[in-house]
Amino acid sequence: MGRAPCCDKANVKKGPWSPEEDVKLKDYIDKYGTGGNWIALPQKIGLKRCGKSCRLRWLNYLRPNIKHGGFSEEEDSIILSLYISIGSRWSIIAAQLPGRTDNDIKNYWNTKLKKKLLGRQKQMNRQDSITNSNENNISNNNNNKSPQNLSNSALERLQLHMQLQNLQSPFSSFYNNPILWPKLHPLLQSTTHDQNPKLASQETFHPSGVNVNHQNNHIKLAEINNGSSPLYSENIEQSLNPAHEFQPNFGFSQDLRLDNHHNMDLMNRGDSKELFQVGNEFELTTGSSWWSEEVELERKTTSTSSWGSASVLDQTTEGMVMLQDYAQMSYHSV
DNA sequence: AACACCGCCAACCGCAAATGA
DNA sequence: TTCATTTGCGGTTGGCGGTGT
Repeated sequence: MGRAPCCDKANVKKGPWSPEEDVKLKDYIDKYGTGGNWIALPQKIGLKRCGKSCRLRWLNYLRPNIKHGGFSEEEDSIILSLYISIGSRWSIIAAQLPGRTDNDIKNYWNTKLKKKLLGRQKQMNRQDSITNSNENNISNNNNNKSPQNLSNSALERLQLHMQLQNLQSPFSSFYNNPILWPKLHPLLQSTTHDQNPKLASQETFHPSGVNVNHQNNHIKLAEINNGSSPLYSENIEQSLNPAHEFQPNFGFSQDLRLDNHHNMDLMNRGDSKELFQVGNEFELTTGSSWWSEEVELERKTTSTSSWGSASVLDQTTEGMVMLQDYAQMSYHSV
């Protein structure tokens, strides 16, 4: 039978919004708010639009303080780290980037950021294959993975997850070294420390920009939320599991554990080298601050042929530790 | 100049979750 | 508890503009 349409499609206008429609919608919401019912809204205003369409237009375009385009390197870093951690949960990622919408970030990832990574990886793979053939071809099967495979959304994220998880080593410098963490939005960097020194000792900075209160296991996001939308705080708060003893994670450990177990059979082999390349390519491509240049220098001087899990500790660079810590942060759940 | 191709992005669609009666 | 309705989300599409041939 199919589901009932959300609106009368015959009498509803589709396609791009005209400036007049924008003005009508914006004026009305500015004056009266949404009234808690998007479906009824267009009728009230006299717009021949579906309620969903109005909502989307408002959230993605008309809402105050929306930023379009011009993603900074810091934002790139946050998007990448969160994508690795939680995958394509754009609304959650958007909650970490004030002024950005999930749609915007999704578009940006699909059209630009992913290509940055994959483009560099392509180059690196080509270089590697030349090197390998020159070295008499002990072929590294991992390099046979094509960027196309990586770009396959689900697989791509799985690969990143599993590759990260397979880097085995204890927590170390990344977590203890704030310099290595992604730079945050200035608002995100302000904490409750100033206001409550007692709490300060119980809180831990999240590299994702979220502060975790050990006592309450509760994220403090008041500073993030500029009041124009509840968008910025709700999702993160929901995502934390208060029952967990604090472990470094992005606040999404439960889901990730599910994801991880679910896909363990499929992706039980990781390739730290490839991931390391991806990470460094990101730095190379974007100049991102948290894939440090030292990492790249060291990578160049380190043999890439022995990145087995057993040797990771011996060959650990700051970057490897960083990546590994990201993996731990992503998966640790008690 | 004309056409084809490609990238970008706003908007749509369908589904699942949340909400409320 | 159940069911209908609304909201929120992520994947996908389609139009437009830029670029290449």
